[in-house]
Amino acid sequence: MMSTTDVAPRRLRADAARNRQALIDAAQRLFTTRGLSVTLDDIAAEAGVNVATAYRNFANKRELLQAFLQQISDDAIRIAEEAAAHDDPWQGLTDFFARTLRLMAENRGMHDVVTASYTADWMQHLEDHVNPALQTLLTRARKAGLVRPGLAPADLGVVLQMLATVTDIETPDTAGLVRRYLTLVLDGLRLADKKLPGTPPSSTAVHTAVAQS
Amino acid sequence: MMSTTDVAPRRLRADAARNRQALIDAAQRLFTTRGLSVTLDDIAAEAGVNVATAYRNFANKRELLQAFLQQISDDAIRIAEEAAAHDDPWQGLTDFFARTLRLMAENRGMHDVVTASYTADWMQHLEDHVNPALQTLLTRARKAGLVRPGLAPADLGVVLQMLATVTDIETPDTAGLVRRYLTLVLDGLRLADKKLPGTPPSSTAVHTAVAQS
Amino acid sequence: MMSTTDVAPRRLRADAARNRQALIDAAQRLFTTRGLSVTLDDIAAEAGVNVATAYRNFANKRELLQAFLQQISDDAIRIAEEAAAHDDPWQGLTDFFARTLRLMAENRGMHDVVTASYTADWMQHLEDHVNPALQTLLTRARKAGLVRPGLAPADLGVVLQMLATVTDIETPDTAGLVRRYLTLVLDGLRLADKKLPGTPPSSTAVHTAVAQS
Amino acid sequence: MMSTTDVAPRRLRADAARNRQALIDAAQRLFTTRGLSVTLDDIAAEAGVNVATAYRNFANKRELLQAFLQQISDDAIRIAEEAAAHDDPWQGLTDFFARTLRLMAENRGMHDVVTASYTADWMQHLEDHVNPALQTLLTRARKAGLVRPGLAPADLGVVLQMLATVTDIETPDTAGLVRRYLTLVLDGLRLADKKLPGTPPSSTAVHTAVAQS
DNA sequence: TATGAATGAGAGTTCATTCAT
DNA sequence: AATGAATGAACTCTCATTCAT
Repeated sequence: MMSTTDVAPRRLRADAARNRQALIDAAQRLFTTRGLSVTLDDIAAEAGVNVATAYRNFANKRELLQAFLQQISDDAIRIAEEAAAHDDPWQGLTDFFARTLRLMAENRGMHDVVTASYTADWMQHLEDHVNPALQTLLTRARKAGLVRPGLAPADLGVVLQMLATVTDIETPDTAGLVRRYLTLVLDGLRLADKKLPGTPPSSTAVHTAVAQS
Repeated sequence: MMSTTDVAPRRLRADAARNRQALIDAAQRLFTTRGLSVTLDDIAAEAGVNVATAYRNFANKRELLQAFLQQISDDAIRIAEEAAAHDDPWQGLTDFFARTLRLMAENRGMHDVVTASYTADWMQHLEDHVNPALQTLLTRARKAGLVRPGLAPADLGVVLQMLATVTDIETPDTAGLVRRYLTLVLDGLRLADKKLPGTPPSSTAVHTAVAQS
Repeated sequence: MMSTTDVAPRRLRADAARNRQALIDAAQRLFTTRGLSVTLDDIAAEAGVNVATAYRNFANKRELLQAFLQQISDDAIRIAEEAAAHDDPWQGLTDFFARTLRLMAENRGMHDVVTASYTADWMQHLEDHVNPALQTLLTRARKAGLVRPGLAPADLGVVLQMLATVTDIETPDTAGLVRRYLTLVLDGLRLADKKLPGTPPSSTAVHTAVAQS
Repeated sequence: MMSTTDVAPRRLRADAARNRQALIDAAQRLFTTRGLSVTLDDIAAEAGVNVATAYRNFANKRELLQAFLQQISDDAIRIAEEAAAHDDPWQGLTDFFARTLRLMAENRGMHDVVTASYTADWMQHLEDHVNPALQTLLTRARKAGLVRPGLAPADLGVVLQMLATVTDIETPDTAGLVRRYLTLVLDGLRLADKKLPGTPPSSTAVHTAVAQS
């Protein structure tokens, strides 16, 4: 499975891959703790390499951000698929919320990263992969009479976004706070005989409010 | 008792006030559509004046932002107080949410503006004025058996923040979308006999992730 | 002695003259305490008028500085002439130094004001008026065998400049310090039989080191 | 034990060092001919590099100024120490003055640079290193009956400062002019039996009159 | 005439990105 | 491939000077 072009530079590639990952990790740490305005110099320093090395791996700051978002996608998609496969659909639903929110809480401040204008594509990608799993989940829960009628995957996305704001609130017990409002919303979701007014959005993509750089 | 010399300077002030207001309006437009990173040059241009004129009116970018936030405060406080004075407390509550959310929707993308570290004071000021009204409202609603036990003003703040994210979603019918999720949450709030787990946060101040400048 | 054109606006002119003088006084205070970089806004404020009023009286900052220097000239010239008229030439000489240095000490920091490039003209003007008096003084002192041979007015200017630096030294007793070094230099000057090497400069104009604005 | 990998970076450093030195030299030229208000843009241009390169080497304008002052310190300290070690103390004294004044003359206009408020530290450093040498010198000269009683190192500093003003005077023969007034002052200093009135200053730090930026 | 307001032209500083080694 | 160094284009803020009232 290894072509000849892979053989010679293998060592170097390993180094390069290590650098690449170090940069993504550093970006994760800094983007999410200090926002989009961190300098590439700082990210490179945090990763222990030179800025120019960052540019060898990523065409620009934006690409680095996207590589970092890619990782989040992978995790989020896995969570949705495991939730859809859960025996108990209600348990699947609560698991989905709980695990996704934990993922978001670990990336404190990600909210404004996600809000960056050029993450629209990423959001689309994420929805494309997560929504099928959520649709499965909702269909099963609805059949079991566990949720309100008319709910779509996009509704879950909205709810998730709403709850994500809770992880940004300064408190000694983020988990407890998330549980409080997750309960509130889940209680609203499980009124099996009351349809919600209106329709879900076609996508949860948000207006772009944070500037590029 | 009003001489012409009193009138004359008022004309000048009118011009200056017009510029000042133009700057605040421009700031509102740009801060909320393009985020905190807009340059003062851009804001001044949008207002049709020179940057230095902006600096004549506001010591720095931050002061301009705060002047803009001040206007929002005034509106928000009035809404809370009128809601508290409503005959029907449940109607007062729904009015409060609906009107505040409309205010937020008009200031699209304000979420990340509010998240800026130096708006902490502003948040405090806002809570100090709004919370008493909300406390009145909640007490009355609770006495009428209309809401879950144990709710505090801060809970309403959190709920509001959660719903505010909905106004950021790209959709042809923001109002309809807001109604959809407001219904969901209100349905969760009115389960008069189910206490929510945990406690409300001491303040809805959020972690600062967006950069200063 | 008052023409008709003087009659009508007399009151206004009095006001204007007052403003003009207030500006010069303010300039004196601020130029000499805070250096050339004070803003015209600050000078106007110190004078209790608006900047635009300053511009009605002086074409630009530079002209204001020159008006202020003019006042100094007047004082300095008077001191030199009185010294030249003194009965005892040595006493005249020491008086000249002592009084001029006091004038300089009162204008603390004037050194860099004087150093401004565009004060060359002013220096020339000053020398033109002071040097004749100093020449008289030196001739008389030399005849009385009180000073070294070959001294010129320009030498006294240099000595004055040298001693002026002493007034810039931070000390609780500026006067005492000035006396110390004035003694040192006067002792050097009165060695009646030792000629100094070289010749005096043609003018004590200094190289321009401080920038315009 | 020096591999080629050791050599390579030294070449780079050589370039950087060249730029750094070019910046210091440019700063020397411009600070001393045009004063503290020269822009970093101008200094960078004079050095043939971009402003940002200046900022790579010096955190800000002030640091560049200080780097330039550092060089002067080094020279001045060496001069004082060599003077103190001179066999003939009087010769040592005159050498000290002559050489230091030449150093100052090479840095034409440095006077107002030294006057900047933030060079206080530098002055302190300089005095700390130079004064011991001067004390030695004075003690030896006094024992040999060559100078007035009661002289302290600070007196020599003051005298130096006084004479430094001479180097600012526009003349075809700066050296001759310096010699003229140095003679005058030295003649004053060597009156072995006349004590000077007053006491030397505790430090020759000057009042700050020149603006910061 | 005197004023409040406005402005253009910088100055200091930062940063994403590129170059040379 | 990785680095140290360099740069151009901004950005915030200031100030001498002019305009409109």
